[in-house]
Amino acid sequence: MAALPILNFEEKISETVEQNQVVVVIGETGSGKSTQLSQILHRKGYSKSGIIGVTQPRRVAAVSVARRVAHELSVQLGDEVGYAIRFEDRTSNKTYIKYLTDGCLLREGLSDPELKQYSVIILDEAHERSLNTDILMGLMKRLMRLRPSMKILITSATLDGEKVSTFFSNCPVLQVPGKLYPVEILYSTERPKSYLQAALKVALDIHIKEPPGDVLIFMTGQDDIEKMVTKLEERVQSLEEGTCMDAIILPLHGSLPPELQVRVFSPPPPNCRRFIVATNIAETSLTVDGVVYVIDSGYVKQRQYNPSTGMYSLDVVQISRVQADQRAGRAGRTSHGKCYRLYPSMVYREELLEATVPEIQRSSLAGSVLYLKSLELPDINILKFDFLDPPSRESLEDALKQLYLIDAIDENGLITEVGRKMAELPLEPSLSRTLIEANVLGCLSEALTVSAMLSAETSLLPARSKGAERKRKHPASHLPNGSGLGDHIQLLQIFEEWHHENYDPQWCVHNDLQVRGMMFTKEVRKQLAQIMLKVAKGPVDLRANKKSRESKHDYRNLRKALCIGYANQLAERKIHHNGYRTLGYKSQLVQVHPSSVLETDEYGHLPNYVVYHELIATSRPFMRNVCAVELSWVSSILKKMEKLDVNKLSGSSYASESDGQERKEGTGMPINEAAAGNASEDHLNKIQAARERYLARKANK
DNA sequence: GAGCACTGC
Repeated sequence: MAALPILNFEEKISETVEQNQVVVVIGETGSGKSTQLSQILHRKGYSKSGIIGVTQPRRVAAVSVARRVAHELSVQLGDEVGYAIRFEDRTSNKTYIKYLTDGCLLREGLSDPELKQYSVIILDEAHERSLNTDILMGLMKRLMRLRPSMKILITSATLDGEKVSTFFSNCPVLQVPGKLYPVEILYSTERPKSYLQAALKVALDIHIKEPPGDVLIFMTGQDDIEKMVTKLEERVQSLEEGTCMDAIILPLHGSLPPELQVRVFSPPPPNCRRFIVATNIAETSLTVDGVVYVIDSGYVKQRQYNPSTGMYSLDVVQISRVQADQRAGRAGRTSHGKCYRLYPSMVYREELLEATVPEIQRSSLAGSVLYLKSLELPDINILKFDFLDPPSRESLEDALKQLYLIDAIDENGLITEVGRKMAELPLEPSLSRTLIEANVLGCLSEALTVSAMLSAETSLLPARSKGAERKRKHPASHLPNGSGLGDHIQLLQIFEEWHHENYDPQWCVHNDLQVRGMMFTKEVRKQLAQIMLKVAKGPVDLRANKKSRESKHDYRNLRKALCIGYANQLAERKIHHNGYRTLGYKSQLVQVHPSSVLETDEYGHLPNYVVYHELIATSRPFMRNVCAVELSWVSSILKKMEKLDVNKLSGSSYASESDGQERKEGTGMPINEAAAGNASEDHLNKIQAARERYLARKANK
């Protein structure tokens, strides 16, 4: 095995860590930082006073890196070296190096906010800026003061170490070279009218003119990928026999069943070039070996949240320079590579954002704010929490409003008893609230099922392909229809049927449900039930088989519990038609998503009130996953909405959270409000501008 | 009457 570059820096790293509490380590792909940093610190004796914890944004990474390190140290995985991911804790009291997902570390923080069992925390892949990593970075900054002996390392693959260093009081930044081969970057001379056509042309050019090596093409989504695969197949076949080598064309995206995804890991037959047409799943999550050529469309599909409307949208936006470089790097893993960017260098230099807008500025923050509130950090005010890139004030206020309407915080912004229980549940706050109410109303079992089903929902239905869709149109689905009351009820009924079939995998296959997704649901439900047993004070009724009782009552209790949980996701039907307007937000006109099983009454009317799981703007604003509720349940929520006072929720919480103690400027967190507002508004404007440019170009073609 | 990138507790 060739020596990893990072080992040449062992002395330097040890020394720097010795002398500093926080160190940023910049290491490109192949530097060995993920596997070696923990071992270096172990050799230096840091594992004597506690565990060396290394976080990863993804489960597979946590598991595979832990396995590798256990192997290198010749120990049994789970003994001295272990990992922890959801549903799987492979550590023991012997463990001194522990790899875990950042979500897992946050969970551990609930019972131990100072993370006392750790002597070292390494936040790996921090440049990906996942929501959880960002929260952890804020918490680490606070721990610096509380745990002076703890060592904190932040690792990043890109060169924006200065920003992180500034955040952590100008801590040192170490650079470790990677093992990537040089990649030649080739730009288009102008913007393509259709990047699909442009990608096709470049792909064929490579196939005809360039030496062997696989081609990785970055597209935005499943539709484009399927079109590209079809066209590329046609064109390759029409090439004259013997003019060039064979070709295999493989799609690669998240909704592809796992067995088709793994095809990219089997090497191609001899004298055959592979074309992998992928979403940004191939940017970080999956690494395809053998890629020499990358074709970069310059676009990505990104989900963003608008805190003033409570609506998500899924937009095609320009990638950032960091992303463009990451994509290019995929060509240099095995040898010299080439990256063809389907846009001019001017676009790269002047139009692309430096870095991707971090997730924390694109998501609803109700869950994260509840988490921070539940830690009850006496010195922290949520609106002034020190984030590397603060979310907008509007976004934080939206989170506070949501939490207030579902009783997780009181009118002064203080966490309630209910809120504390909610924070224990690994669910969105709306569903946590539903579970707690359901336990009161005697329908916890049903609510557990609904929550678990919604947690897995995207992976339940098999990948749609146009042909299969048409075939499936008529053979009537035998799945239950939610009794016309909506999608939550349908999800419940589906699971209950599966339960009656003794969780038979064949039943899933027969009903076009993904076995893996349903198994996941079952596991989530089990986990949620265990947590409810722990947090609920009164009796907990978990029997999964009381189907008849709730259904005889039209699932009234369950729907009532959902109504309490989704207090901030309520819509009222317009009088003359079946459109709805949302309540509680800047009122939006929305429609029930056509995939919904919600039914009209004998007059053709949909229910007057519904709650929705999610607002998503695609071709139009839609409510996805809706459930019929009743006016009498809604009225108390409406009253609460009227009473809502954001200033009290956010402003005065400061005084009460600090227990009346005087807080001097400079002893707590730096106050960063102005920056917060401007930074994210600026980001949003840029996203918007990029989107408009894209749409304009699309309209032109 | 529509269609969804990717993670994670």
